[in-house]
Amino acid sequence: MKVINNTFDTLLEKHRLKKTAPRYRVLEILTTRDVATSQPYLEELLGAEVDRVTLYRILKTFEEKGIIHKIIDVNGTANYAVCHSTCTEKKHHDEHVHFNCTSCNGIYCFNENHIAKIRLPKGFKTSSVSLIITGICAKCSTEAANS
Amino acid sequence: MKVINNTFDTLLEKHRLKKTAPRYRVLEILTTRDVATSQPYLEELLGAEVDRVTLYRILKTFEEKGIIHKIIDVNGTANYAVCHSTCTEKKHHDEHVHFNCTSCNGIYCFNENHIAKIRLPKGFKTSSVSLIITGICAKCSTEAANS
DNA sequence: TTAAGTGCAAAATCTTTGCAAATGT
DNA sequence: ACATTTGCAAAGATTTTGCACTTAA
Repeated sequence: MKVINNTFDTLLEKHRLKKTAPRYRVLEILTTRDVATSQPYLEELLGAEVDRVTLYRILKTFEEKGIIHKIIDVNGTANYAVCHSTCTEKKHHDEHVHFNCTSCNGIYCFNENHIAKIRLPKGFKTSSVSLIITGICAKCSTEAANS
Repeated sequence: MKVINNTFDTLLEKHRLKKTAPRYRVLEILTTRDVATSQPYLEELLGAEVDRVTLYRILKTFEEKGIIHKIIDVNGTANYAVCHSTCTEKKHHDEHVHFNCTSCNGIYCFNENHIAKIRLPKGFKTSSVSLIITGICAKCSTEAANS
């Protein structure tokens, strides 16, 4: 496979990862969708194209490299979304609000909402914060209203 | 088994649940510990006393009845804590801040911290909010300092 | 007595590991 | 050519289901 100078190539090169078909497919899906994608749904979309084990490994590598980040939803299922540019291998900047729609199961990343600082008891040290709102998204609300 | 008029009996009776040894054991553990307890750790504590399948079923029933609530931690593991009195079968009032210590894996419920209202885009409807802070708890920080 | 709850066995999933073959550089 | 990455098979872990036995009410 040889695709010259597209975004995925740049991304993979930056992290010294080989440009393989399975990795392109995963990036394609994750960048196309505007919401985070659950691992089960990724499997479904990839079908026989990519082995399930390979998907596990790709997601793991991508997360370690800071290319994508993982959001565990209220059911304990892993969801993945591409990180914005400030993520590195050392630290993920995913401390924005996530919205988990219980109707379509989509996870929205609300980058504009920052999480208010929480005062903790003495001795507690924060390393990261995760805020997930569960509810019905705008798309599903209007669909329900028009039916 | 016959224990008269203790807290557990009242609780189980209230929800029309039979008073069985396994249920007592689970309640005992969850009420004794001041942090939420992960399902794997519950299994460990119960050992051969309670079958693993029975534990699954007890936790499910208790959650449905509003006796305990489930907190999914950053690893996707289920943790359980007894609800405070305002929880019902219909609605869990667990919208306080949870703190997940990465050293001891304990989950603390900070009931005093309420979560600031988040402004969502038009059309998004909130049903519940979950805020989990990951870090090192006070106990583990001091232990680390003294070693 | 009898409906609810438990324990065991077994199925169904989900996740990880090992290794040989394939592929990108 | 060589280190990575993939796919398959198989092991391990987690979660669910079915059913006969037990127990609380």
